[in-house]
Amino acid sequence: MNDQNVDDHNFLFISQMYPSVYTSSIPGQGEPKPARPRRRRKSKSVVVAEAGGEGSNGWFRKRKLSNEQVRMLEMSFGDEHKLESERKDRLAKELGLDPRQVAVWFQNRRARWKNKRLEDEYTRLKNAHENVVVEKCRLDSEVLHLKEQLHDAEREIQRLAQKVEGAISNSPISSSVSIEANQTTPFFGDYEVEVGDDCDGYENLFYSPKYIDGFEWMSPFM
DNA sequence: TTGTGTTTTACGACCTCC
DNA sequence: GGAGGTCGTAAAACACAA
Repeated sequence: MNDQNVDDHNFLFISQMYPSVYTSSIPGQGEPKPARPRRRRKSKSVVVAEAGGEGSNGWFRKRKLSNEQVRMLEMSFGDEHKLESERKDRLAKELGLDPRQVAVWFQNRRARWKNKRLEDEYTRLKNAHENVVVEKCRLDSEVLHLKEQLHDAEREIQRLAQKVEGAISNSPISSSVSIEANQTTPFFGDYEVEVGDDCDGYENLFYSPKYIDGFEWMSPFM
């Protein structure tokens, strides 16, 4: 029996044993062809059993590598992720494995390593994103606060402008003196100005008049 | 005990490189 | 064209809750 016949025989055997396994891989008529059609692999159980493999009544059970074998493979993987054939053969001989098993183990180990790396990278990016979101919230709230301050300052400027305008119209000659002499309330009136501990509240509250269009006339009072 | 989810071993298909 | 890589997945082995 040549290899192809062996494959066909195994395929037939598995199909009979596990009919449901193969139904999905055989495209029905008129069904869209899968993007990447796969030939069903033959079962290792059958292959090894037919080749006189281990297991009760000739049935092969997938063998897990021993802890020592895994430890040695891990050590080798730590040295170098790629596996050149000389090293593969040497490892296989040392561990009593098939070179193919060593190659497969390295393939799977590289896949796990890559997944782990992707996971770590994802976690790192996620954390960085969360930090940026928090910082954005903080800045948004700061902008809101500053806008409120600006709005208050503008209202105060407007109020003062009206007050000064009224004073000028009532007593244009003794304006500055009368304002100071007759003032029963502070210059800022009953307006509550929040002054911080560093006492720079007024600086924060007022713009310098020379920078305010149309308010040049306020200069004598400042 | 059993159902279910995860890990490990193994393989087929496809790709790249020499 | 062959060797060896990745990718996707099957299936055995294992862990564990219900």
